[in-house]
Amino acid sequence: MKLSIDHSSPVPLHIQAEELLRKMIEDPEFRNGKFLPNEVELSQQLEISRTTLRQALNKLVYEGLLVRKKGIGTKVSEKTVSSKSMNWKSFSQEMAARGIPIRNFELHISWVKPNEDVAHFFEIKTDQKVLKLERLRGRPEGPFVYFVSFFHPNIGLTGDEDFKRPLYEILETEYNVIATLSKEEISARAADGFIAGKLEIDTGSPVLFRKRFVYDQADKPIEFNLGYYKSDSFIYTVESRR
Amino acid sequence: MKLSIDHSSPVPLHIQAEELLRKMIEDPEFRNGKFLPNEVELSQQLEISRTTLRQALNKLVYEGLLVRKKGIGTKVSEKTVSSKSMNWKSFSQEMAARGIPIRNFELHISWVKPNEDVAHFFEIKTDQKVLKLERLRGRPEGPFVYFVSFFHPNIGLTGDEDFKRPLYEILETEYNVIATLSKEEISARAADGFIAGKLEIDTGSPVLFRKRFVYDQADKPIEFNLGYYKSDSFIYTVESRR
DNA sequence: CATTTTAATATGTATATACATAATAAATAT
DNA sequence: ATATTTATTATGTATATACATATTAAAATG
Repeated sequence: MKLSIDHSSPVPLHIQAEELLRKMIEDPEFRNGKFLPNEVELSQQLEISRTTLRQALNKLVYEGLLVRKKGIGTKVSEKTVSSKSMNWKSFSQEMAARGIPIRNFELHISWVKPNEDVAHFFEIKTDQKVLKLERLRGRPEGPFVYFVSFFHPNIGLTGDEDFKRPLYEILETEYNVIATLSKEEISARAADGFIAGKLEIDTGSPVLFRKRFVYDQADKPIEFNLGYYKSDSFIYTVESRR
Repeated sequence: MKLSIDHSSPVPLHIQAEELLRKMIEDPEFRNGKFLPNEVELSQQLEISRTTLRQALNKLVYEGLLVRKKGIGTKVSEKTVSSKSMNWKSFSQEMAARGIPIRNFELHISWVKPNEDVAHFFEIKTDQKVLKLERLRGRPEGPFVYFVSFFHPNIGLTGDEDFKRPLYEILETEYNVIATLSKEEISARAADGFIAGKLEIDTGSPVLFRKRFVYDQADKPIEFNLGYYKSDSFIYTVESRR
């Protein structure tokens, strides 16, 4: 793992520092409230100025990954599986950033005829098949979320992509599709037999249900996503200011 | 309106600058894609260094209120921060906007000793009583939400206010308290006996649970709110753009 | 006239420096 | 032994400075 900063690189030092800090945060050594080295020391280790280091730290503090305390130090924030209202990070990235190890329990790829909802959102006919991606993900102890995604046929996805890579990265680099707008609807539901089975809970147990519509720069629909979150394993957070 | 920075104030300059910028952004003159003065000019106007001004700008850029473009300038973001305007309507206003007629089934006002959570949020001791407001609201056919609110004792609320008026209006006009920041946590829960009774559903049925922390301009806590929404009667929507 | 070069403008990156303030630990006085 | 003071440590605030880079407009060139 690269643990130093390349001064000859065109990548800005504070960006390199930020990425490096993210890796540190993921490291079990620093997880769960562990303190980072102090700013002066750390800046010397990385061979950058304290100001530049603080630029990187600030970003992670804004995101809630780090907590600073005057006179004390800077520590990795306590992990609560929560989602800051859509930071446009992938699921894995967000979980990794919080030091939560993610396991993919199931991955199922298929081409299916869309139902009315999906066809309507994509503005296509119900006989034009779309790529369906089902995923069961969670902690090593057990799954806590079941995702179902549908992708617009025009994107060009074949189903042979490496879905272990972040989805938005695949879309951006391979297909030049940039997810720009997201509309979400969140509600509570009782788990039906299928979902209960997947999440290993009792039928009828409450789950957080998230429906998500994703659009590209031109507001063209690209993804329709359904997520079923096991109760208490996932908290959705929204912060707003007027 | 204060439009200058007080160097003798104990409030940090970059915080003062941030608040000032927020006011500028609200101003119709700057809204919707208008450019701010450039950094050097603005820092001279405010009589602070460019570095300090950038500290304030960074925060607003991170929040998505401002957009910077190298070589061009900094403008007010054009996106209609929908979650913003949406969330700051009162419950009745929001329902009215959706064309849903609202009936108030129960209203209960009391002064109670706060529990640990509430006392901690308000930064008071558990023996200082706070105003508690319980409300059961919904459609004429039946209730679909049960709210519990606690208010900080320093606001000055007596409990004799007319709670049929929008709450934020009462706070603003009568007590000069302006709710500015709201943090929400949304999760799914199983209804306990009490909630199930209120919402007229079976114990164990899923409900959407919303915890809400409300702060004033100075980030002082003013309200702690819990909401239990009957499943499928309420959908929480979030729209975000990058 | 069209193209290229140059200048002007505004944000981006990076450092060095100085002092303020909160929290804790160590030393001192009562 | 117990307060009180003092020193230490780490983040917080603020400035001055220098140069890099993206964008646009103006000037020079063919």
